[in-house]
Parts: sequence; C-alpha cells; structure tokens
Amino acid sequence: MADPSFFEKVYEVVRQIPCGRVTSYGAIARYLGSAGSSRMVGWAMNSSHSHKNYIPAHRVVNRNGTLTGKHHFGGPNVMKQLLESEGIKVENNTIVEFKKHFWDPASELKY
DNA sequence: TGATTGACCAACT
DNA sequence: CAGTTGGCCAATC
Repeated sequence: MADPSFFEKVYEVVRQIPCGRVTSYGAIARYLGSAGSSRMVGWAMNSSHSHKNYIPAHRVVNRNGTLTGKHHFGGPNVMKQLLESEGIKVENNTIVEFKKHFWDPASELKY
C-alpha cells in the first residue's frame, strides 16, 4: 500500500507465482532490491501460517532447489506432495529440473 | 531496550 | 573443498 514493508512484498510475489513454478528466496530478495533480505523471505514464510492470506510457500525453495523448511509445512513430505501435485518432481528433497520450473520474479514480474 | 535468531545467499579465508 | 563472516529486516527473548 502506501508503505509496504519487505514482508508484505514477499507475500505478494510468492502469491503471484504461477502454478507449476518455483522460485528461490534469493530471487525474491534480489527482486525486492537486496540479496541480504533473503533471510527475511524465510521469516515471512515462517509467519505465513499466521498471515490472513494463503502463501504457497511450497513453491519457494532455496537457490539450490532444495526444499528447505519442509519441516514447517507440518510434515517432511507435505511440501514434496504439494510440488508433485503441481507437476513438479521432487527427489531427495530437491526439485528435479529446478531450472525449468524456476520462476524468476525479476524477469516475469519486473515492470 | 539491547541482543539474538531466522525456512538464505554470496564472498572470503 | 569446507568453514566462517557479512549482510539485510523483522520478530522474539
């Protein structure tokens, strides 16, 4: 709104992630303007369960494509199931062909 | 109110 | 190659 914090910006970006796509914390953080805020993205996800809107945090992974934070979804295989449910293959807690499913906000949302 | 942590990333040693 | 440090913002102790 008038003064959206990083926190809210992260929510907006994550919410706009297309189905069957994934992005990384660093990509969002850099899109917001600071790579250092990547930790803030994780913080936002941690509080996402407290947020009023639903945040597809399962589409957000680290820069390796590893399902970091899967433990926060309520189960170790919940995140994997969600991603597979969208057509994304996950193996060994890592997204298969992460590059193909990678959705960069700095390239898609940058206007 | 100050210090620490947090689902990370990149660079340096 | 692996471990450490710096960085960013917000929330918790």
